[in-house]
Amino acid sequence: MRLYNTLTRQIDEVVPQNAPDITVYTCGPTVYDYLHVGNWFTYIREDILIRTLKASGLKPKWVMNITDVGHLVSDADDGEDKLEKGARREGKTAWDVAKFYTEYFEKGMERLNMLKPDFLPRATDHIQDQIELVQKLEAKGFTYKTSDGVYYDTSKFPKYADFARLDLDEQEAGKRVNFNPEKRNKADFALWKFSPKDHQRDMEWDSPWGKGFPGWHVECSAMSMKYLGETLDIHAGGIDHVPVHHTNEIAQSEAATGKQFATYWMHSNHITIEGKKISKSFGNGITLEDIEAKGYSLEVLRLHVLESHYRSQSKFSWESLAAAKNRLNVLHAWADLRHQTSVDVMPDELDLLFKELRGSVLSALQDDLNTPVALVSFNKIINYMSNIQIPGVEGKYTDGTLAFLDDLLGLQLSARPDITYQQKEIITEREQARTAQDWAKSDKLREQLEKQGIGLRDIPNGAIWFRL
RNA sequence: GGCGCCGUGGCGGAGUGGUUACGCAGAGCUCUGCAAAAGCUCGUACACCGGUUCGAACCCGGUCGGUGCCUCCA
Repeated sequence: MRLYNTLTRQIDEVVPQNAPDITVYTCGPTVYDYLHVGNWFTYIREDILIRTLKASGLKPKWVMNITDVGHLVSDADDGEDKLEKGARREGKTAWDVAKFYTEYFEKGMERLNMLKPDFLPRATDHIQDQIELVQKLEAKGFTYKTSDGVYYDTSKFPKYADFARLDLDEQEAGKRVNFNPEKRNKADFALWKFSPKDHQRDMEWDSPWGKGFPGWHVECSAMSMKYLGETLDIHAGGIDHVPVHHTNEIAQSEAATGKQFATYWMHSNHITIEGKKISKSFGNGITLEDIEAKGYSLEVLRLHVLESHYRSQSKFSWESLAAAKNRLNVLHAWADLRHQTSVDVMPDELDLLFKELRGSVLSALQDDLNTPVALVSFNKIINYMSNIQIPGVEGKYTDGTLAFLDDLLGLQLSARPDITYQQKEIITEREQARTAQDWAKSDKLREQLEKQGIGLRDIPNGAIWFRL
């Protein structure tokens, strides 16, 4: 398995510390609002990562966090985080907001047929772990206190800019506003924030430094190390996390432990919609519900995600979703062939092609998760099977392959049901009518099936059905 | 202002020094009683200008265009 590693800026062979075990931490959602397609692109790609690791004989231990506190709305240090703000917007408490969108997220994962992480820890369930991490940093002299919180002093961590290759001096010269004057360095970030004096937060906890809540970055370090140890094998997330969030995670984790935080860093690029990034101000935060409302299944979305490489800035549009829908239909029709019972089979040749398909899909994925190339592998066998005007493959030749592909791509090709006995009877009856050249009856039966969503394609020795 | 990325046929999208993936859409043809989401064929793409090379979409330089980050962001 090879993976592009943001740390080394090259494609590296993945070598876990304790193979076949491999630890994976992926940054999860901040649960303050509905997730948009862009979020799901990243999560689906991470799902493919886990699936590929498994198919490669590894045993991933996967943690995805739920950020339900401490993600500040801005760096203006006004003491408000997204959860608290979401609560005000919806007239609920931050706890209610977190609960609602956490459930929304988990349901979405299921609906997209994503694998379940081994742990899905909430930041609010790990306040003590975060406090302890901050204490460790404090003891080592990496922190300082201001009027609104405890901060990490990035100047104490010389490698701070290395990961993202930041030019801190140049960045400082930028047109940045709202620089907290109490911060010693521009890049310093809050580890613990004090509750505001003028109003009570929904979420706050006591700490050695005073009542407040943890800074956003500290949760990922605390929870990943708690569940997976001080050095992770793979840490993944959105590409936007490189310069700030992951940079800070490395700074605080490595300062605390003195060990390398993660061996491999995988980052999913962002998508654009009509050439623009997804942003509240553009109003293009399309949700799963929007997609379904336009008549596309979430399986179509998954296929569409697979159609581009995770490191390229992919484009999302309704047009490409429509194309993905057609492509999925072709895959479905092919998968449905395993239920067809007719004629001449060519098992040896087919077995070989299925084997080839399994091999090329897996190796494409193992080559830095090249999903578009993996999908290309299907064409040869689909074309071949259409071409020889097949055949009763009847499960036995494809079952193993379809399940294998499903494990890798999550497309559920093996789960597609057969048509009913009655529908099969109609097909048989129509065949008899055709043999008798009773076209009127034959066409009537075909229409009957069409009304049930079943189309027919005649071949020399019978008919192949497909779902319309 | 600083740091990046990207420009591939109607749309999407791999690839990356020499054999011009692939999907969707479109056109023509074939098979068919009629059909078909079946088969075959077709459009001969890689922003532009230079350079390196026997050979460049692929390497180098420049130009133009787009876009991302530096503020929260998957």
